[in-house]
Parts: sequence; structure tokens; C-alpha cells
Amino acid sequence: MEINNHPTLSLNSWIPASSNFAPNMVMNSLYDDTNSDRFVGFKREIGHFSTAELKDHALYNNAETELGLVAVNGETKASVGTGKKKAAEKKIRKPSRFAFQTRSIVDILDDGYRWRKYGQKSVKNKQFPRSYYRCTHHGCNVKKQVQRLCRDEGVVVTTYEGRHTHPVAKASDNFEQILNQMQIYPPL
DNA sequence: CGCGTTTGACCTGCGC
DNA sequence: GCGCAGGTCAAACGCG
Repeated sequence: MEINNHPTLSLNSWIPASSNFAPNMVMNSLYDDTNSDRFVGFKREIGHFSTAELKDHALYNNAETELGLVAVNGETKASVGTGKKKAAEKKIRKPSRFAFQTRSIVDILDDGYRWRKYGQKSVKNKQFPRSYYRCTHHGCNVKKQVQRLCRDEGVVVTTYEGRHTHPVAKASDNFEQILNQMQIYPPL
């Protein structure tokens, strides 16, 4: 499969195709060349920016378990079927949620929206506290969590929950800025 | 004064 | 039912 040679394979980011955070994203399910029923991963494209993640990849499994990726291409995880259907069905009851990691010295990315911090909590077995933010736009209940990795304090995990009900607060190019901040690093 | 952060208390879900 | 951990609330406070 040609993605094995893809130069940006293994970006540790999770963004659903339907997210208005990345409205121009194209997301495809990948299947084994020799067995078209065997789902092996995802490929994401935003303009010239392209990433892929394999199902057997350790980071993929961590992201699925810890961050609750719920749907791709409009399909639920249950419908792409890996045997853990009940767990997947349980996950899809959660609100739309996705996460990505960036290498940054600051916790808060400038994603164009205004956020208000409403809590901070130390998490078991984590060196750094987790911060909780809500979108300040009236009627918009999007939340995000920010957690710095203990195994690599240069890496920040940002988890978004929900969809904005309003346009981005700042001028365009905000997503381009995030892509610039988003850094690819080898699998841990 | 308005808006955002801090932080301890409180709530809730889950495993035992 | 109990205890733990994660998530949220809200009063106090800081800053422009």
C-alpha cells in the first residue's frame, strides 16, 4: 500500500472529517490491498497537507482509547468493525470529540476562538495538571481540555468537544497557523 | 467595570 | 454503599 511510503505517516493528530475546525479536510478509510474487507487505517488530507494512521499503530490505539475518536467518513467505529462493537457503540454516545498533539512551549493554541478557563485538575499519574476551557461565545458550548504530556513536556494534547455554532472570531488563516504549530514527531 | 483566571468544593460515574 | 478520579461550579481575585 502506497501510504507506507508516505512522508508524513504517523502524525499524532485526530480531527474528524466533519469538524468545522478543519472544514476542508478530506478523510478516507484505508483497506488492505489483498483483502478489501480488512480495514487498516485512515488517511487525512487538508490541501497539500496529508497524514495517515494505521490501525495497528500503537498511537492509533492510544488515541482511540484515551481520546474517544467516534466517527470517520460519517461511519461510526462500530460500522468499520473491529470486533469491539459494544465499546464502540458506547463511545458514539459521547458528544463529538477529537484531539491532537502539538509540540509547543505554550499550552493554548491560537485557533481563532475565544476561550474561558473554568477549571484545572491534577490527573492521576500525570505530572502536569489538565486545564478545562469553554468557548465564550453566547450559546456555544464547545469545550476543550489541554494536557501537557509527562513523558515529553514539550508536547501538548488538546481535546475539543462539540461543534462551534458561530464563525471563527478572528480573521482567516487561523488553521494554517495551527498547521504550522503542529509538528510531526516519531512514534513514541 | 468587564472579562478572564485561580482554586477549593461539589457533583457524577464507575469499579469493587 | 463506598471510595476514587475526573469534570464542573462559583466565589474571590487580578488585570487592562
